[in-house]
Amino acid sequence: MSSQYTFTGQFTFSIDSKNRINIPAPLRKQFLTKDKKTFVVTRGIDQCAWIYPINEWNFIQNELKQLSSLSKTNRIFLRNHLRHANILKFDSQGRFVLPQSLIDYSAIKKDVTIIGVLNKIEIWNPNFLRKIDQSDEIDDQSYEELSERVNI
Amino acid sequence: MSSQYTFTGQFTFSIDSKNRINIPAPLRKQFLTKDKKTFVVTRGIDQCAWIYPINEWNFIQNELKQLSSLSKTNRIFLRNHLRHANILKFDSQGRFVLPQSLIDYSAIKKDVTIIGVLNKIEIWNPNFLRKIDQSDEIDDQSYEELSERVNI
DNA sequence: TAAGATAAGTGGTTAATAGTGGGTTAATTT
DNA sequence: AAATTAACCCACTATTAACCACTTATCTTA
Repeated sequence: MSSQYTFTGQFTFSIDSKNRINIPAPLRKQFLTKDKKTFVVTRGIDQCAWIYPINEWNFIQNELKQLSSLSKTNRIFLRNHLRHANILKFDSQGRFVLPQSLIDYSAIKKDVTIIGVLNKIEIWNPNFLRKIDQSDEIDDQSYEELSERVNI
Repeated sequence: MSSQYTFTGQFTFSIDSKNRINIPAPLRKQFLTKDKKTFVVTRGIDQCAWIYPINEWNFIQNELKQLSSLSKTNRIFLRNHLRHANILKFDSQGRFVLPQSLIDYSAIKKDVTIIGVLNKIEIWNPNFLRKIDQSDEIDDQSYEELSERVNI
């Protein structure tokens, strides 16, 4: 079954002196009914933090359980994916504190850019996202391959 | 299944001091019954904004959900496609506020040209559309290729 | 074709919500 | 027990969304 979440959009917020980040209202609304404000923050594969609603995370965990630890790739992947995962809740204002390890990993200073990517939310240092924006152009070959799988 | 929408025509309206744009009545009528005034504005591939009725967007979203974020190409593609997408509603007058990021992207000042393109609506800076009109002529070769796929 | 009625486009005001900052108390940790 | 962290509360400001009003255009019908 595919995800019930449809996070989209881009927002630039600030992180406060207590390392709290406010989740933009349009994204936050999808949590209130479905997940009782519980979610998981973890390392993104790129230099950012990923947020999954708890339902979504449970689904991902089931996927990960399929991976045998006999494979070295699997072991490394599982370790890095799981050991940085924090289960958190929003406070009454809709904020949460981003763990220091993820602040460091994402090189976040004062401002953060928050983007919705369907089943997850990404937290970026705005400068890094801008850089990726420019450098990580998708080449024609990749677009061709993509076009065989997605028809939009 | 092909789209149920048949947006056509061209209209020139103005954007007001609060960044609101009125959707021309002929186009708007197709929303009221089918989508409860909900739609998605996002970046067009050319220098304009695209509007999809929510039904259309949901179809696109389902395609995007098939892409795994373990692939780098997928991650970049998903991010850039989704972060500029805003889910919006018309106000009681049939207007919506165009997000600043899209105003910038489309270089919209005071007037906008709104055109219907079957399953989507495009919002243009009138000057840019005029320019494209002249420069982006389709050459004969491309017409030949098109003719093999579309019979009109 | 003229007049009235209806719909469409535009503008502004008010009320509600969202984002941000900080303080106080309770809970953990060392 | 002290120190740090987390939960909770309150408050200010800016932005956004809901509402109301007016003008222009279009349609209808006498």
